[in-house]
Amino acid sequence: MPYRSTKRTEARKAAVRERISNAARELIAEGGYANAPVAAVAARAGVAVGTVYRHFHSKSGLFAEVFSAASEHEVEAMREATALPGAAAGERVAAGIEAFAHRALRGRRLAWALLAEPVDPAVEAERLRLRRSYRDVIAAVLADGIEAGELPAQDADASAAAVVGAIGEAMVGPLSPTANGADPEAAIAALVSFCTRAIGATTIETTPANRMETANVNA
Amino acid sequence: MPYRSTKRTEARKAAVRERISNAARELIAEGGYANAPVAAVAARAGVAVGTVYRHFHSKSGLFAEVFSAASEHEVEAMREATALPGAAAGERVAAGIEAFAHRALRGRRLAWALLAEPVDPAVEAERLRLRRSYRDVIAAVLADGIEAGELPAQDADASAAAVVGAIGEAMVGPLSPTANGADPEAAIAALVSFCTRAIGATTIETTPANRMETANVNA
DNA sequence: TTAAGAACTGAATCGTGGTTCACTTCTTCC
DNA sequence: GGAAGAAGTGAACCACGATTCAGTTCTTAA
Repeated sequence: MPYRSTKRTEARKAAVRERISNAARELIAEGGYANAPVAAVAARAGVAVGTVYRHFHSKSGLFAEVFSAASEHEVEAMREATALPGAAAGERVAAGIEAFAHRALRGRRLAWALLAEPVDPAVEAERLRLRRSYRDVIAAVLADGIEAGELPAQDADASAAAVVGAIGEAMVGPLSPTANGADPEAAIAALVSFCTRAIGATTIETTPANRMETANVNA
Repeated sequence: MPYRSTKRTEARKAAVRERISNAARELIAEGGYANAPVAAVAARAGVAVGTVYRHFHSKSGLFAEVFSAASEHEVEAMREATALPGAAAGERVAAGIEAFAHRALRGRRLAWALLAEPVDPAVEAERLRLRRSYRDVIAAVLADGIEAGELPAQDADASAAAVVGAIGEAMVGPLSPTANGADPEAAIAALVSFCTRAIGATTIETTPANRMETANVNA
């Protein structure tokens, strides 16, 4: 048995795999799924088409993985943004929305691909998990607020889903501000006050100061 | 010049055209755009593939027309639902949301196809118009309410967009109640109170009575 | 009845893009 | 150096679905 894979080759293999998934993510972020046929992904990664299939079972397998990784990253960003010890639920939700909104505006095409652009069933399943994750992060905060008496009684899951929808439409969808050339910051402010009222938090005006603060979470 | 189209043939032609677009709408409502290849549309309409192309310039032309007609119908339903002379803005928005929600739940697949499922650019343009129309209907009511002093000052367009997004996510998206087996009526109630708070209306509890009333608008 | 002009038909064509596979090029270890 | 096995290559293959078009059938008006 003259050949045995070694650390060096393992690393090289992993590197190629990552080049491929990075290429896929970049292409998707630039022009959506339609912009990322296997041939283009391979070209961007600097490998042959066949090589893609040596590292991934199929195109949808590759996409599902890319999607999943990107999703996790996004949700983690929101989770961190809402982790404000001692803050009121309203503030925490506002922080989460701002984090989401800033990220979505920065990577508008990717956000759309993640949240809405339809693909094949395998990826669709990942998308469901992403949206659920977003909802759960927000719902958890709402539950805290309700228990603490800061927020009125309400179906936390339903409210959280509506918040996710509102953000998505206002930031990523065709009605979003940058699509119309409007000022993104103003749109975010409007969205935050909308959602703040919606969850029944005593209206807190987000200051430019704390908005910048949460904006920095975008890593 | 032995042949000249007559009323009879014109009518027959129009009938065929309508059979085709109806077939397309039905197939889309059953299984989305992927369920409606030209061959299937032709089969359902009882004509040959070529005939479809005699009546429509292309597949996307056909789809755009079908989409546009369905959209108009939906928006009109919402417009009628919100036309409650003398009612407060909050009630009117609530009525609009209930109309939207009931229609979306009844024709979930079609609603998804209209609001979110991605297709080609020609259809995408129609979708933008649909969402804008929804937003504009709601924004108009909000503007009335703001002017009348019933609602706090806010960016009516931004709020309306967020409302559209919230409805979409809560009713059509993957987080929607029927997707999870929950009680649709409860979800609608949660959504209505969420949006009512969001626009800053003094909370009005929608009664089962007026909910039934607006439900009947679904024509 | 018949010529002229639709309308209709559906098999053939074509483009696109995912997937395969026979072959070449490395790596490793004796 | 050389054998065994991996990894890489890309042209060829294949499925799918939109579009075309030469031939057929139907309508009309003389």
